[in-house]
This record gives sequence, structure tokens and C-alpha cells, in this order.
Amino acid sequence: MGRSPCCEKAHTNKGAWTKEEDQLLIDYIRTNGEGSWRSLPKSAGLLRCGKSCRLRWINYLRPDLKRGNFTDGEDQIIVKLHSIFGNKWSLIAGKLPGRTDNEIKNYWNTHIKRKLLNHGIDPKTHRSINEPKTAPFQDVKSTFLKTKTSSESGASTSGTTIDEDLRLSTDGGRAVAG
DNA sequence: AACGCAATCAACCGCCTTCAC
DNA sequence: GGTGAAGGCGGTTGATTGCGT
Repeated sequence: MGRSPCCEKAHTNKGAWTKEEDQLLIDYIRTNGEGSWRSLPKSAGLLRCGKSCRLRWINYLRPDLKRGNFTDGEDQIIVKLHSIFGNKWSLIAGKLPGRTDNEIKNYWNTHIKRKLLNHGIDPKTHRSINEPKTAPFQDVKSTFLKTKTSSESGASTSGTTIDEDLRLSTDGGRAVAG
């Protein structure tokens, strides 16, 4: 007895979006705005699940998305926020204008996670893998940040708040992204 | 040049939360 | 207050691309 599917799967496309589908979605949202994702596909002439439309719009089609590589500042903010919020990607994304939860999640899993592990830090707990009892996560986190800072970015993050970092990051990000 | 492997990214699935009735 | 529908979120998967052998 599973729950009822969110849409008529037999009549919906799956997989990569085509340019035509993207355009239909963009045109529809520009005209009608976001909302009522369930009925959107039908109204927009799309053979897609409403959830799929929402995801596509939020993650790739929204005009305010930054795209491109993450800056060092963003990198550090993500680590900081993750140490506070855990895998609450939408919360973290909310602190990073122009970034989506999916993007951050992917970036975490592919880049940051590995970096932390290379530094001997458990990405789940932000504690040292070797010395779990003696190394408070704050210390380990700052160790990572310092190491990263000195070796990669040259920008100091010590003593700054998340908001300050954010400001620096987004300013820098725009400057870099152009 | 061809093949295999690893890394990356886009998309889907299913659960949880919120909201309207 | 209970119920169902819809939206939102996080985890996971599959396809594609890049790199090394």
C-alpha cells in the first residue's frame, strides 16, 4: 500500500530537460509566477511531474542564480554552517544568495567532504577522526579553516561571524564571478 | 587511440511538514 | 482536532565528462 504518486507517471517525461521544456517553464513562470506546482505542468504544456518542474526552476532556471565555481569564502561558510546546522542544505543555501540546496549538497559531497577527510576531520561531526575525545569540533574546524586559509585563499576567517563571512564571501563572489 | 576508472552534476524518489478544509 | 493534498527537503542514483594508463 504505497502512497499515491505525485503525478501520472505514465504520462510524464523523465530524465534530462530539453531546451524546449526549459523555455516552456520559464515562459509560464514569467507570466504566471511560481506556485501550484501540481497544476503547472498541465497549464504550461509540459509532460513533467510538478516536483520536477519545481526542482528544475529552483536549481537551474531561476534568474538570480549565481552558478559557477564556489569561492573560498563560500567554501568556508558552508563548512561553518554545516558544523552548526548539519545536513540542512536549504538552511545553508538560505545564507548563500544565488546558491541552491542541491548545488551546495553536491559540492559538499564531492569537494568539501573529501577536503575534511584529508585533514583528518569527520565531515559528519566536524571532529578529528584520530582524536575524537580530545579535539572539540570548534578547534578542529578552525584548524581546517586555518589550514585551508593559509594554503588556499590567504583570507583570514578567524574571529568573524557567519554574517561577516557571508558578506565578504558574496562581495568577493560577485567580484570574482563578475 | 582505446579503454577503464573516478569525479561531477542533474534529476528522481520517498519521507516529512505545512496548510486548507 | 482530524484528514488529505501539496510543497519542501535530503538522500541517492544514473549519465556524462575528464583523466590516467
